[in-house]
Amino acid sequence: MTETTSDAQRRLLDAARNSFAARGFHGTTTRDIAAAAGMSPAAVYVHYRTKESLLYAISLAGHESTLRALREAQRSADDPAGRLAATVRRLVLGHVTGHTMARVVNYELAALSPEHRVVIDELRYDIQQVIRGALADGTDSGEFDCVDIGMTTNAIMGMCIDVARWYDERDAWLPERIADHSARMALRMAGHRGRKC
Amino acid sequence: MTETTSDAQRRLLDAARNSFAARGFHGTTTRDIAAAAGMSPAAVYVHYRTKESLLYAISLAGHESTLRALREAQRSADDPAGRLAATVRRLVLGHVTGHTMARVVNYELAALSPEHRVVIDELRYDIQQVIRGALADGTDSGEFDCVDIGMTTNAIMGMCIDVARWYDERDAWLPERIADHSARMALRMAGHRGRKC
DNA sequence: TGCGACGCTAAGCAAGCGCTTAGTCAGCGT
DNA sequence: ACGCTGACTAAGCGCTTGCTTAGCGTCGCA
Repeated sequence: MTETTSDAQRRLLDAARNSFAARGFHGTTTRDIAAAAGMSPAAVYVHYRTKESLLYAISLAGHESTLRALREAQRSADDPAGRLAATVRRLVLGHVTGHTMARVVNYELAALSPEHRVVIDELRYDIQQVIRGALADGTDSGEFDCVDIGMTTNAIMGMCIDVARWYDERDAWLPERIADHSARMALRMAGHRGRKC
Repeated sequence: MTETTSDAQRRLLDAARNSFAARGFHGTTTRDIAAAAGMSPAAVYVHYRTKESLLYAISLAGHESTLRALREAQRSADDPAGRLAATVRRLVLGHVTGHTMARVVNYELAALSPEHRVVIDELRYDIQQVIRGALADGTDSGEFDCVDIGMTTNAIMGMCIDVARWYDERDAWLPERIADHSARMALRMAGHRGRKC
């Protein structure tokens, strides 16, 4: 069912992800990727048909892993505030610890083929729905004083996604602290009437 | 003092900005830029030494205009809450109405030469200081209940900058509404004790 | 009328690009 | 001993890249 990923494939995916994150899809050559994976340029094509299919494999894995993590976080609490906080925490933690992945996932969408783009866009929609759902539930129950659910969803997701852009490994800030702070910010944005923010 | 920008130069800057925003610096060819500006490929080099110098000209103008706008917004109110709101409003409004410029400004930094990057990084530091300043003042005066000034600065700026990524001209949302909503979110994030958020 | 400056183009150069081809070689079932 | 398979490489193909060169026409000014 799920296709296995060989050692060589994993090395190529890692190399491509790092290169794409640092220089962008168009700024990366297949020779760069091959060299970083310790292969000759031609070896790339034994495992992946094109450079774009490497990008797609990375983008797909990144989006699926994010969606899985957010749905798991969503189930970890039963009140909307707890769910929003847990979801934002997980999203930010993932974007910090996997910031190279997150950069490819969020900033290289335009380099995908139209057919691949469709698949990824559906996953992105599902991811957004997790945040929106928590926000809508809390607003319905009166737990949140939300100004506008659609716009607040974008504002919260923007704050989370942008972490991948500004985060620098050399920073003193621990990923957990950034994630916790982001969760508190999200609760404030949602207008949570409680003590924990 | 300030170098004048001829008609041809302006056409090149517009064409390059749109191309860089849509396909990225490395995904754009000098022939793309020339064609969009209605010139032959060689004409680009009459006005700009290299493709990178075009990027630098765009990036410099964008950052200087943002810094100018934020400092102006900062002077438009004298209480920290009013200043924070006005500054965020201006920043988001600029990122929405000029989202192609904003994409180049925020996502093509890695394509700048090291010397140009230094100049731009200083401007980015100054821009961040405007937000941080409003946040720090409001916290000192007790008007804000800010969890962590540094992290909240990043969270607010992240929300603002990311607008340029997700905003789509075909959206029904008016730029002013997005800007107003963002300003309210920023006040909430800052822990403003007042009615206007 | 002459002339240099300027904005521009047609043609093209060297380098680099994504990807292919032809072939090598170790491992393995028979 | 045999041929087959699959991972890999050296070489290179056709094309595109950023940028240059040589030259053309138009303008302001002497």
